[in-house]
Amino acid sequence: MTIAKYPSEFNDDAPLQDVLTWRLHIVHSKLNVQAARFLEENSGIPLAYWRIMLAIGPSGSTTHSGIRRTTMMDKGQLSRCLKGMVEDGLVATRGDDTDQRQQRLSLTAKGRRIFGKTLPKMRQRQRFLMAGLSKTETKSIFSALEKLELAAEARVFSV
Amino acid sequence: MTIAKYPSEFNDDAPLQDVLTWRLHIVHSKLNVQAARFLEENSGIPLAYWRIMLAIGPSGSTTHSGIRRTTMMDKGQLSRCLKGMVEDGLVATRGDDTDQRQQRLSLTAKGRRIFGKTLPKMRQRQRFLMAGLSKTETKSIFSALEKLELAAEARVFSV
DNA sequence: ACTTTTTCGTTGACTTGTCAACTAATTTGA
DNA sequence: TCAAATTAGTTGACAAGTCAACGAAAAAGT
Repeated sequence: MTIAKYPSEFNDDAPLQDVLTWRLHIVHSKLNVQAARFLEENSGIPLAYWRIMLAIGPSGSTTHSGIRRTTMMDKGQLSRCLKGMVEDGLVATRGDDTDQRQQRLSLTAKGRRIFGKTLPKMRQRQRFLMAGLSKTETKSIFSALEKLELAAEARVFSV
Repeated sequence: MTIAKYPSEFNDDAPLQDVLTWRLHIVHSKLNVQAARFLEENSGIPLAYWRIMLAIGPSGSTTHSGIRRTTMMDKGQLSRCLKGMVEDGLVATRGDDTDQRQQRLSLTAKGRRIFGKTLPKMRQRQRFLMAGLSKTETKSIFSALEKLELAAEARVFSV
């Protein structure tokens, strides 16, 4: 193996360790597993439910597509998730007065109870995750993510 | 809605925008879409193939579980992926001399050709993604990700 | 008014990811 | 030496994510 073919950024020992997108992939996946397990154990709900609950809010009333704007979930996935949440008695629907295509969605009493119980725990988790980070790191990671998100929408990679 | 119930970190306008794990989720998903599309268009291979190719390396020879250590992929998924890659003529297998359970895996000529063609492009993409980041941001995001990865393995969130 | 276009949400088909059971080979350790 | 435990990889079953087609309602254009 020549260095010309396969230089240091992708060396044999840790071919992927230094690639930012790869690191992101790994960390994201671990965080997801952690969140999903924690939610399942503590509140008995899947991660997707929690995201939707956050998007609706305890006293809010949104539409299907309102949730989609904030969560960026897939249409179909959201549709099926919400069906499940209605069946589980977490979300209530009522027709919109002015637009008969869409439904107003809100949390039921049960939904709010679970939300209220879960929110502080998830906040604690966020604090826990952030606790190890310095001020600079915190600031940097948010601004870096913002720039990466923008760059992720490019189709051509001209520097 | 009272502020006590639902404070600013999760406000109505952007309930999720400021939650680090959420930002990570979104950015990661966009980066993945970008990478997958780019690979498909340029090299005709799925993202999973590319990751495996990186893990094997152009002149390397690894085992199934060697790849698993570096990519952290699921056993089954990797098994099926490799089957596909062998069928597509990208990967060659030969039995290990000392351990008959495992196979030595390496890229075929075709696999190396695609790898060689793809690597510089993917490097260019990495440079493109990183180009917007300052020195500090780059340093910070890596160290922050490292800390997050560690924290993601905790089961209890005591700060 | 009425056709065309857009938006809303549902559904089906398909891909990818995840988990667990299983066979076979190897190592451990009585 | 031989049973038990570990490791390698395959496979099946299922959950989650993605994509595209569709019908119904509303908005826009004529």
